[in-house]
Amino acid sequence: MAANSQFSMAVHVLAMLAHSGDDNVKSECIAASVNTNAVVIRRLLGQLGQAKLVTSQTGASGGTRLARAPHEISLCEIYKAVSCGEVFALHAKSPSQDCPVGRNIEAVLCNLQKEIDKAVGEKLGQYTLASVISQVETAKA
Amino acid sequence: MAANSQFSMAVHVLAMLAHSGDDNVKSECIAASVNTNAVVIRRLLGQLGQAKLVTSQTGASGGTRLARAPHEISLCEIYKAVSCGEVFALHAKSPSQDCPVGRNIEAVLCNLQKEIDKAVGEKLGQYTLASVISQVETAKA
DNA sequence: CTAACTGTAACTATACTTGTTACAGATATG
DNA sequence: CATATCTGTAACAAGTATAGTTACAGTTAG
Repeated sequence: MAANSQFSMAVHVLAMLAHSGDDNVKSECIAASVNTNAVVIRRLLGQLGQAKLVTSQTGASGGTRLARAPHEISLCEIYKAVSCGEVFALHAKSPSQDCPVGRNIEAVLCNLQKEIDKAVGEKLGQYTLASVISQVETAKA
Repeated sequence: MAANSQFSMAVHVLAMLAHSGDDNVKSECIAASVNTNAVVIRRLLGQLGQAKLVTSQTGASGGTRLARAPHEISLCEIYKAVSCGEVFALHAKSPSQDCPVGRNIEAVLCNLQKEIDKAVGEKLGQYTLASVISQVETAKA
């Protein structure tokens, strides 16, 4: 299990929170739906909390709720919050600087990487948590 | 070193091959520029060969060359050839089917994944190996 | 005060990428 | 034809990221 599924989990979690309105939801409850451990969920909620997407309460009858309305949360924000990293990685080791191609390829790839990330961000920005929920609802029918 | 840098390496390798025109290039030579082991390069060339982007010759004075002109090779093809996988992964374990959200979220995320991959493919499709080379050349100046 | 939560550290398991060695098979060249 | 020079590929080690799990400190409602 090495593939990064944090974004998928995050969307799932936030959709559940949206479903529960203003009620605090416990990490155990979310974990049951996502089918994983509560600590994994709390780790994820920590990242979403830092991104100001959710707020949590400690203590008895504590839990987590959305910090904003679903239509004010874009999928792009979620993606950035869990920092899934880049679509592709640059060279692990620097290429040979003695080679005319190796010397310059990194800069070109770096620019390309930025463009791709931007394209992904823009595509994700077309959707909000609210639109995800409405898709979940219509699928149910 | 777990991040997938195969796409970066592939573009680098193909740019080198383009630089060498119709001459066979040895894996050792490419490996020196990419700063890695020749076997790693041969593995990569194997994938690029299956995608019909390069042709290789075994035996003495063998090596690899481009199968097509650089302007006929889009970055999207390269991306697909090295199968970098998806931008984000779906759930590792299936969500709980007892939860109204969990039951339907997978399909929604799957569609989203396809859309993102399509957006990435389209963006990459705007570039060819030739355009990468021209960027490398101008950076050199 | 106590029970019920979150937050977080620490450790393990798993899996993926890369690096490396080794060797079989193909082929140009003398 | 013999040989040196390549590719193709298997097999294994090493490094690293994600995820699962246990444990426990800190917070808060009742």
